[in-house]
Amino acid sequence: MREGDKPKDVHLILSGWACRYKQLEDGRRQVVSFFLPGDICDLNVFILKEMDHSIGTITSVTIADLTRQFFDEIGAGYPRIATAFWWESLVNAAIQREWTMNLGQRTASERIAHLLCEIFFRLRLAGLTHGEACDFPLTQSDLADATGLSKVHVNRTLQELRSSNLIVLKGKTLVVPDLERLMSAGLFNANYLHMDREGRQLDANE
Amino acid sequence: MREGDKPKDVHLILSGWACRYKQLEDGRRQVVSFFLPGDICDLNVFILKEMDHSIGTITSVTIADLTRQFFDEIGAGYPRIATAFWWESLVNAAIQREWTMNLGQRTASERIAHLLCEIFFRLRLAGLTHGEACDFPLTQSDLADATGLSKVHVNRTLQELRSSNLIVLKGKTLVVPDLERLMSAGLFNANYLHMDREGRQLDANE
DNA sequence: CGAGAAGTTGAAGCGTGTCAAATGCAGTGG
DNA sequence: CCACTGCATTTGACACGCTTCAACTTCTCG
Repeated sequence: MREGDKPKDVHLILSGWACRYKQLEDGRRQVVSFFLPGDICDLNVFILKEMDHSIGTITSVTIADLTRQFFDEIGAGYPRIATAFWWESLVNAAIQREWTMNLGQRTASERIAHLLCEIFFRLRLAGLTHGEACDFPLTQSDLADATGLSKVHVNRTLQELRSSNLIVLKGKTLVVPDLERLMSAGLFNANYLHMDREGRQLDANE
Repeated sequence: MREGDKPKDVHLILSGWACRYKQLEDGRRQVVSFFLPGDICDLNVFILKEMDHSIGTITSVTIADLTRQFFDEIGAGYPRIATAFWWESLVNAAIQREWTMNLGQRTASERIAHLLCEIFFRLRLAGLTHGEACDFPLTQSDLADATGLSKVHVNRTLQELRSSNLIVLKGKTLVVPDLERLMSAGLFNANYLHMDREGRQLDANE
């Protein structure tokens, strides 16, 4: 999906990773968010006229298409689910603010540590971690585009994190031996993910 | 209003400027958005449990408090206004994405030029510009906190923009003699502000 | 087994940050 | 009306984090 498109449906990611990104004419590219399994791609589709960013995949992805009609039905008949959609869009905005903070104020190693924490927390919330480990399909280039660093520097920073035993990262798997330490290395505070919401897991029949 | 608060009302800014910001323990501070007259402060208040950021004023500000009850009535009786609130929160998210891009990919002068363009466009949309001029109460420190630059460097960058005749900025007034040129200096594309919305100005009785 | 993608390494340069001091400017009280 | 005060802006010199470029190595997968 590309900037300027006028898509018809909203996409729900069933499996795989994707990302939102924006590009300047000269090719500079910024990943502005990651979509993990269970995330919804673009709730804004029905209100904003056209996409102000592009969406791309990190891995292969399976999606469900949600139509406008589906949303109208939800809005009419299932207020708690409608609220959950509101919630998801507000949390996305909060994450985006935190990324702004990340790029504006944190050093390279803090930035990367922070991003890894965020991803780990989100995956854990979705039940997709296995103890201290999780899948991690991002390349160093992807990390570079997301953190606003060059890929060479991402490489060096990752080595730093590895040699401090903050992470074990190889072969598309991330292990976080001591989440507390990684969090403090990234000045990470999970507030902004708003995981405390009552009724976070909503059933349609609640 | 501070991070961690649980505010009761939503605030509408009638006059004056304010900002959202986040802070790290060691004092580093990032402004993540500006509120201009007509902007709504925190639509998320009713859904998210607590603030993940703080709100501060730039100038003195007059606000209107909007209660939860007010929003419930809007939601029930005025669907076009309800949609307008949706729209405003989605545009805010789009702006936040653009800021991510700004901090991640643009150079110092591009960043500042871009931010000035954004503010100028938003003020113009609100009818608050006078030809090529507008009020501009931000200090160089504010600009530094918003762009992730040091204030010394902001100062030097502003001088650069001034000496290229891209801006005239003094005494809390900004003049943009050639908006097109400033836009291209900031690689600014107004897409993300979604100003094209049909029915952008909504009347309650429509 | 080969080819392209991803990761790693080194050296050099530059954009920004930091520190510290000077200047300008607006509001306040005598 | 002027001296005083405190904040905002400006300037210079120097340091450093990160980028760039270019080559090399290691993985991955057909």
